[in-house]
Amino acid sequence: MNTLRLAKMFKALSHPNRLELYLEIARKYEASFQTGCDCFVSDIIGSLNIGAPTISHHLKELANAGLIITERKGKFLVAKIDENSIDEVNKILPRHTSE
Amino acid sequence: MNTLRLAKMFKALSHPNRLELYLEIARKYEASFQTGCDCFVSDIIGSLNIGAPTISHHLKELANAGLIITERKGKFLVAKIDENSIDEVNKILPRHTSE
DNA sequence: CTTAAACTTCGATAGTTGTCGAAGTTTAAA
DNA sequence: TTTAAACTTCGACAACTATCGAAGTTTAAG
Repeated sequence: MNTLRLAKMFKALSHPNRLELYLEIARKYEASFQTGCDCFVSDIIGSLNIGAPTISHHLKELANAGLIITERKGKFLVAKIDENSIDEVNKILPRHTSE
Repeated sequence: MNTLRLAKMFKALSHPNRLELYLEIARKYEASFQTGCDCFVSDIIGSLNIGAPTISHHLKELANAGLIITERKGKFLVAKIDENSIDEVNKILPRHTSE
């Protein structure tokens, strides 16, 4: 695992608004395994205090960092967590000594 | 756990050089449980391609984000991982669905 | 007391970025 | 085919930051 790539992932999560956006996508994504409902970006946009252009910008950064995958469904945009990214972060971060 | 605080931690790890510095501290810190040797900053400075003022700056950012703890030992500076930070990151990041 | 090693602080600079409003695009509904 | 919703792209700007050289500080050694 590349340090540059990991830094890129962290950078994508380093801004409060973008992290909030990511965590919201993560919550909705995990819930979708129970509910079967996709995570529509239009549902998130209201809960964050930033405009649509900025959301669009942040989504691109998250996708570019390999953290999420976006997909158009008709008029809407669906966001999912990229499962690979979870492994990658867990592999490189230090673990507790008392395990 | 606060989103702002987590974003701060990610921000501290979002720069390649600073991440490298952190991972080097993490490696030396974990090894110290076997070897008993502290992680001296002066040993790290050679392996990174940046000057002393920048290292000093980065160390302060890592400490300020709660990721490391620094302590002076005579002429030298010792860096340790702040164990609390590991829990905090693991608690909030999404986990694999196949677990 | 002098020298030097190991940082730290300061000031400056070049590069990056989060945000917005305005305008554009794509898709669905009326 | 008109309208509107859901984004996206563009251009701009203020704020932030990684880095450096130079100068300062603290501590140990000679």
